Amino acid sequence: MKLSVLRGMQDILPHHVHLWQYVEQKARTILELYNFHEIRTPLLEQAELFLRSIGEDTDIVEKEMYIFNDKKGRRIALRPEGTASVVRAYIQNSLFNNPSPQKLYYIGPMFRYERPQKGRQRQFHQIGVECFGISSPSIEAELLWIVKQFFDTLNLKNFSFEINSIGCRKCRISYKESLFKFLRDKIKDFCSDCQRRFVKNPLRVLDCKVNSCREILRDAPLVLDFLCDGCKRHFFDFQEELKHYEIDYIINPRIVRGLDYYTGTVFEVTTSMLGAQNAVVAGGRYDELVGFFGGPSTPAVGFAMGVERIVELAKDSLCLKPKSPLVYVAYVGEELDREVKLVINEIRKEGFIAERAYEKTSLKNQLKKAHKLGVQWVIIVGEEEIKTSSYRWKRMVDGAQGIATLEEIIKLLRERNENK
RNA sequence: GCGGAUGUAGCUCAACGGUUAGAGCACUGGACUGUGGCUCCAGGUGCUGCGGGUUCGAGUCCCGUCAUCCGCCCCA
Repeated sequence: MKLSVLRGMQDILPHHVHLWQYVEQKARTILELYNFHEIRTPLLEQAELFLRSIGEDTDIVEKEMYIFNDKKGRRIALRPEGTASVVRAYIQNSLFNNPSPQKLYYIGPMFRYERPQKGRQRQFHQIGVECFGISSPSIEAELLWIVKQFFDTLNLKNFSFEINSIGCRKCRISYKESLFKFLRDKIKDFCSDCQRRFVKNPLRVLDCKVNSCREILRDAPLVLDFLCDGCKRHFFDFQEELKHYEIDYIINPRIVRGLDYYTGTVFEVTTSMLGAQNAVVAGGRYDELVGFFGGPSTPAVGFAMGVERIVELAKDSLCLKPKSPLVYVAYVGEELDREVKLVINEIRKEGFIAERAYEKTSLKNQLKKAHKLGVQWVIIVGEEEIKTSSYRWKRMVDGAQGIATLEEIIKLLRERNENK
């Protein structure tokens, strides 16, 4: 039987993983600069957590969740997104007793049972942030600013910020009424998905991408026109903040998000460089979710970005190479293994990446190996040199070599490495 | 879940239904036993994704299946 990776999952191999580390490192650096703290929650949760937060009639819950029963018959789900888990952890651990606001971030795999495609895997990775306790729109603006900063450090281009407000519960009551009236006599002309959505969650009809449906929806009422004074004000202030940050944005009234917990501000960052899977970042405000799960009423906002998609974008503009060892320790002659260990330990103690020959082979082969590894320096341990307690060094770039004590060689490495 | 395309060496790709299936790169060893890149030689380079069927004969044609890619859908 041939074993292979599961559909929609992939190995991230060493020659590729350095890009991931780079992206993750940059994300951590910038998020921590803005006083976000990492939180790590389990990959498995009670299925109910997602059913109730994301919404039972969303696509994620209806057909994309990995759900199974464990040995005790509990309903378990692999997390399809991060927000629900973080909210659960926030409430369960009473993080609301810590100084407000709580600004959290996470990096990790998510699971959705979808048809795989480029930029869409069943196990995919998100870098996400969640802020609890800030109702001012300055936090939404700061989040988008962080995204922009992050993309700039990765040298990513060709993305656009799209924003919308879907209002609070209050606004949505009047909006839903109006939308319902609008759709009621036209719904027979919509696709079957829309007809189903119309019954269960009319807001979702707006998200349809079928051309004929979109055509009809062109005249549909916009949630933006039904915002209450508070939401209107909030959305206005949010845009003022974006202008202060000099972030170019467009208002896309069609963004309603695929998860039910959102209220007020929602946004997406899309790129034209990835084909159909064009969303790179998405998020919004969810002021009612903490209260909904029994925590104290707490304003909250967050976003998640798709790491696969960012890595895909970044790999063209970054062209990073994996690290090569700086030094290779070769040896000739018998019984010198102890000596090699001694030399290479000292070099590694200095923080230089070093590789060595593990098995006896010709010096020629060892140098070939060193060359392939891309090392800059080779140290040769041999009987001749040991007699004078010194070693031969060789600089690969120009072939220069000499004999020196280990202390002198390390000094040489230090100088050369600092010059770069 | 639906539609389309594609599966041959580690990678990029060839081979009319007809011998024992090929090239380049990469990989391993040797020529060179204390000196890399160049060259030459020798080699694993393989259940032609998997399973059936048609045929005297299938990498090639047909069916199924699995996987990848593209579109729909969904999203990150």
